[in-house]
Amino acid sequence: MPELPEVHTVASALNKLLIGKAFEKIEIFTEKLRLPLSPLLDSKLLNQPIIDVRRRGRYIVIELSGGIALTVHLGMTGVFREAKVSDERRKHEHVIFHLNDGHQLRFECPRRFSSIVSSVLEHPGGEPSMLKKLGVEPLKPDFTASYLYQQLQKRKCAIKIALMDNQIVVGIGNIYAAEILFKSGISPLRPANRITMKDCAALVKNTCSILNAAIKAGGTTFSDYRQLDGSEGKFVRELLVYGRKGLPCVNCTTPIETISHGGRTSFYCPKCQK
DNA sequence: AGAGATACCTGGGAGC
DNA sequence: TGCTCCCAGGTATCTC
Repeated sequence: MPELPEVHTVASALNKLLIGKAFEKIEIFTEKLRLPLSPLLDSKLLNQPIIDVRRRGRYIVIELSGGIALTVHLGMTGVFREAKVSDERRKHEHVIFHLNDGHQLRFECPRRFSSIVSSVLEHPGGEPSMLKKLGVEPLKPDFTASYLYQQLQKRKCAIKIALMDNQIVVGIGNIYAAEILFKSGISPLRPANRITMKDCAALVKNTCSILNAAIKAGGTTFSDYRQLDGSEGKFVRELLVYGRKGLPCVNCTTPIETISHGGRTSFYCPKCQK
């Protein structure tokens, strides 16, 4: 389940792997993931040097010279892997990018919640149009307590839903939302507009510390997520509340509970989080 | 307009 | 053992 730290890890690896190379051929084996893959067959994508790979929210932008970019969302189970020509194609491999150095980059995604689209950039370093309505980056200076407070004042939904809303702040999914709220002592169910400025300061601080720690650990592998070399993220060992239903709270030993809202499970300590 | 529900998809675990 | 059922997740899109 790639959230920001996982996408960050993958984007960094792709950056090292791809810059200066080009796609010689792109093969698709699946008509569509979340969106059709056929635009990848556009010959404009071929033989253009890759000049940048960057992350925006949970999206990875692969920019080619000539003003075209591929925008990738890993969904839940999207995995990139370096491969050799001789490697047998695996069941859920949907795309093979043939690089001009003779190697391959393959994209695999069992649940097909991912997407890869191509778009024309307005200028080099520009943002694909589908990313323009995204909110602020949680690890950048514009994610401040006052920004968050101002956004939350407008919302009546549960704070957890608001934290996961990528029009407010990008990259926080179910796992890290649970961890951030636990560390901040805030119930996932508290209405967003009843979060105080002091709470916002704690949320911003804990969001940064948790995401940075997770990036350092190479992300959280719960089931499918892998780094480019196939290794697992190690942050799962550091999770304090997610996935710990019935186990004692690390602060007060009260059993961790779950509730379901918005079709998603929230893990929380009923005593520490109000 | 804003908020909530639903579709998308498949592997894996639980329960019978 | 083998079957069925349900859950996990982010986002686009639909409905009220």
